[in-house]
Amino acid sequence: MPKLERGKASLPSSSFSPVVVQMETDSEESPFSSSSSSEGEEEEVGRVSDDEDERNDEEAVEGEEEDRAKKRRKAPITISLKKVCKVCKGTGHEAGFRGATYIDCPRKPCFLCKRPGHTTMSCPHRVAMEHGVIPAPRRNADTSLDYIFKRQLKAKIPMIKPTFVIPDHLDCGIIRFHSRRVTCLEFHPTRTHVLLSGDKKGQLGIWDYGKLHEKTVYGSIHSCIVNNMKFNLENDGVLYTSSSDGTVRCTDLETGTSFFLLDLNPEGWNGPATWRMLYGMDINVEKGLLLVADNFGYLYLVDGRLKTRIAGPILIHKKGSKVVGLHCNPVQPDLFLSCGNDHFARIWDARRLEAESSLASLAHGRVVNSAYFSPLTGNKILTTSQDNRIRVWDSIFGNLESPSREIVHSHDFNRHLTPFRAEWDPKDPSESLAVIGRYISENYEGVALHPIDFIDMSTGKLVAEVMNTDITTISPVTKLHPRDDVLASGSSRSLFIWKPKGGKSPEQQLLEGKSKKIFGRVEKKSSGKLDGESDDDFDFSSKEKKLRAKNLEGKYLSGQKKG
DNA sequence: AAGTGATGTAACC
DNA sequence: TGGTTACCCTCACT
Repeated sequence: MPKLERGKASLPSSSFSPVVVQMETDSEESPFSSSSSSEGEEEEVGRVSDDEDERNDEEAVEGEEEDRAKKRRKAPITISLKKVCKVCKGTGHEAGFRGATYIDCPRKPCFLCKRPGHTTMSCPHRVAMEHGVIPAPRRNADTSLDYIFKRQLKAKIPMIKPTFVIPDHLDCGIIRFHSRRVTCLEFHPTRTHVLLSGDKKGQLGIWDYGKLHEKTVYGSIHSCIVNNMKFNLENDGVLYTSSSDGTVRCTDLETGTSFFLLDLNPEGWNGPATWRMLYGMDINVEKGLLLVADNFGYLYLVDGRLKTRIAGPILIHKKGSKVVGLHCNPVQPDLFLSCGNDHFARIWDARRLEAESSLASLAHGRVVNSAYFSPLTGNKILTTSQDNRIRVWDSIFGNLESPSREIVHSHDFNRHLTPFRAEWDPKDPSESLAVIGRYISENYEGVALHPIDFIDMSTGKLVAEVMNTDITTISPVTKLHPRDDVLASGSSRSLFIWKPKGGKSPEQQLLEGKSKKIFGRVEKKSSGKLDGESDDDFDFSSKEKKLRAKNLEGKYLSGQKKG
């Protein structure tokens, strides 16, 4: 991808005085500074040390925060030796990890539910085995259309909800398979053990996890982020991919050769104002039509057989805003969902497409990462938004003004991670189970882990949190197998396959993708003495090393018998 | 083993 | 309105 032009960071020269280093003597120490700390003094650069300021800190309310921020900009820069909260710059507390537990800044709204007055630790929506659910203010009023729809489908929907089978056991994986972070995953529609993966660099991975060692990376499919993958319906040896390089490519999986179906940047790089990126993509099954949408709010239709663009650009979201997702209804493919950075998800009819012609607009608190129709009936909608809420609309024929349920769930980090997307379990006949990775970590026996959550969207309950002490990174990309009880997850540059406990897989094996290192840091053996062993929460590194050493024993060479 | 940088969005002015 | 800047749990590199 061409490098984005970045303005040089220029300091307003007149408003900054020379740096002053101010040492603080013991006698001058503020009574509000952290006195409980057993560790020595730490330096903090850039903090204005001003006695008046310090004293106010303890009672500071959020309004004053802004004033102080303004003051700070104009006041001389000094270096203070006091401990300072990295979030609010106040003293008397510190946000950050204490061992494997993250302590929030108490002056900021809750990091999970975004409401003020408490922190993540005491949030009523804190992820436990039961999720917080915000009920809809009113039930969806049934329309007559809804009634008919329900009657037609009711016979197909089992009355008794099945017990969910959760693939919660790490089966195998490839460490550092990709050279950049994984951005999307897709199971091959007919070759059961084949997993396709796209990455930030534009590469395409193919892995047969049944044969474990059979894996390929095609390096030159796209020039940057692969955002979406879809199989050609007539020939599943062919894959369509959409990318931030502004192209849709059609790739032969056997040979790795590919060609453009659509190129929105034929002129090349002329700056970010004109460079088009393709995020959302789906296929209209009935018509063999490819739907893609760009970062300026426009939709394009491409005929997969004729290999030509047949429509677009059509403005479907706020002009200039990114469309991040598209999904065709599984029952009525002419209906499709779009979602984007303008905080909306929209329902459209492909037969009557023009700007402003959406059938419904679903409002969200922030950017909508994804919007999906339910996999069997296509009657429900599941969305993931950056406001840390997963929403469900129980019927597209009902009242769409507000969701049927909102579930508070931590997934709002987006600067350096692939956006999280809650996805339906395609095998769940009751259309209620969904998977999504979790951003916020949980202290799991002294190690900070980021589980993959299975949520029953009909009740809002957390059905399972899937994790493994070998995987300490976040798993923003998850995919459930269309037929098997298998979960694939993409975490950083690695891929993992999960199966239910007691599944057929005899061993857990983690292959190396490229580097000879396996979990790099683990190679460094914890050297001898572990100090502070009894101090559970405060000795992250040694505890982690111990755990990992235990976990890694013999695993990579010989495989590990499952317990 | 602290520092660094690649990055997207929203809140500023 | 556009351009600049701040940003809370990253991750993998030095």
